[in-house]
Amino acid sequence: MNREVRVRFAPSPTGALHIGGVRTALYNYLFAKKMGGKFLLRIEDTDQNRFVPGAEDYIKESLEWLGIAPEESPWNPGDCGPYRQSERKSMYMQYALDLVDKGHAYYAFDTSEELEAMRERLTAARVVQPQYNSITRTQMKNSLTLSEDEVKSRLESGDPYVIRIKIPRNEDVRLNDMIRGWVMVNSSTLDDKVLMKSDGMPTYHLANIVDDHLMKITHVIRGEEWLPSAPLHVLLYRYFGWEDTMPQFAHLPLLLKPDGNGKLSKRDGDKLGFPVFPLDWTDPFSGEKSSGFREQGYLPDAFLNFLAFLGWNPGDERELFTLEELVEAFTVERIGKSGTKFDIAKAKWYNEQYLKIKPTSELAAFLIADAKKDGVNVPSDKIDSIVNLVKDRVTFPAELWKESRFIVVAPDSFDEEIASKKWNGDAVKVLGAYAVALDSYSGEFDAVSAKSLLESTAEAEGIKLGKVMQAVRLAVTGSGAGPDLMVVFAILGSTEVAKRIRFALSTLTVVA
RNA sequence: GGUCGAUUCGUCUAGGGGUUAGGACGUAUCCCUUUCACGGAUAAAACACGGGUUCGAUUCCCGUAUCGACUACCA
Repeated sequence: MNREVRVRFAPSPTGALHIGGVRTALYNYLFAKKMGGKFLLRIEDTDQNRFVPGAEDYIKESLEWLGIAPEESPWNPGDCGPYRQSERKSMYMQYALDLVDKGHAYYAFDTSEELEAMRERLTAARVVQPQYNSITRTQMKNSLTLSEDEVKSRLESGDPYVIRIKIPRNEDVRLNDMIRGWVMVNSSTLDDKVLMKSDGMPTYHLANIVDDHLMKITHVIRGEEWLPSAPLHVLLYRYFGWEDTMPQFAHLPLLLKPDGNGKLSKRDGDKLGFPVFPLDWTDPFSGEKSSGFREQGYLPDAFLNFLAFLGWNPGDERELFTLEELVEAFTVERIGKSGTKFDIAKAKWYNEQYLKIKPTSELAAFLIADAKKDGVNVPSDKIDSIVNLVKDRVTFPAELWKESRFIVVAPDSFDEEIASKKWNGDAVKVLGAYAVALDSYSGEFDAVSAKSLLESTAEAEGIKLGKVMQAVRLAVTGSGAGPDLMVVFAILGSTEVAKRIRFALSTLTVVA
């Protein structure tokens, strides 16, 4: 049977999309493209209590920012809509009822108090795993224990009920995970999970299976947290009679905290000072703000590249991949099995790499925008040379302006520590002479000529240039470190350099 | 506790019965640079442990340990 590959990303709109979710989306996208199939998105909003306004838009915007937008989604529906489970509500009950008819599911009328009491009773009786299962269901209020008449009358009188799956007592359930191989679980460890909630909504498990089937999903690529319930899902496919089109499963390793142990959480990002979300997010209820990779200055292709390598590698030593190259190289087989600790240093490194290869014009846009925010206009004839001068020095685009501001805006103060150490008589002498030499200089003023003029000036004063070089830098830039000074001079032009030197000369005083 | 899963440098990982166990990030040192960064080079740094199987195990098997996920009318 040759079906078109269809994979889905199925997030819940319960807040900002976590970076682990983004990676899951990415792997789904890569797999779909690689296989010439389709990548779709389904919103799993069956829990009305956890719905967060704005979360869906956030998901959409995140994927679009990264260039991995789904081909079918709530906002761009295909033939398998709707793409929000809340809008598919009316579809689920018939499937649950089908299972009841087949004897694979049953009505349960237990109240939450009764369930709680049952668990307490079992715990008291030292039952290791208190759960609603083949043994305990015989003592609860459900259509297996109640008379047919009572069930009927309860149903008719509108008694709240759920529909639970009837897990067999002792049956081995096996599934062949694409990443982990055969996983076998005995049904005795599973419980009679709720399929339909009393509010008429399906639980994840039911909705997931029904929708994946209806949406013709061929491969389920999701986080490892779903592995324990995968056998339940296999059982559902079997009971529905859909085993022949059951998707293949691939359970992705989890993203872990960089320090210590555990799943990466929002808290970790705050604590360690890096984002765990793709975009900035403000919780609509608490007003709490979380920062995103995009706003921190991560480039989408760098972030994508970084993310792809969190748990996957191409098997050779290449590390820089465009989205297209990732698609080309991607295989599920090369996804790792073990949890991956999140390392922000690597993300920064990727960003630097991408910044280096970005066209000057794109980088210039960042520089111009940031300068503008600063109330400064960068002369257009100097932009390219400024960008080229500083782009190898920065991790984030915002640093472009920080690193080069001094070129456009003459310093009005000077690094005191450097001044106290380097501003001496020799420096003053050389600088004074250089300013004069600059006044009468008439050739092309580039880095080479700026340097040779400076060298000859120092020589004429009988002073070794190396001794005063940092003072020269200080005079013109206000600081003791920065990009190649002679290139800076060339960008500035001889007049401006002379002007700045004179300002420094009149401002700084020589300390013994 | 139970079920399932995982375990190679600090981190991401390659590898796989016989290797000087490879790369990258990070770290350190050196070179380049009359600064800082970039770049280049070098270095330190790993097969969780114990049993098997085998001529030989980091690699295969079994245990143990550790870590993780799950154990809701959440997904």
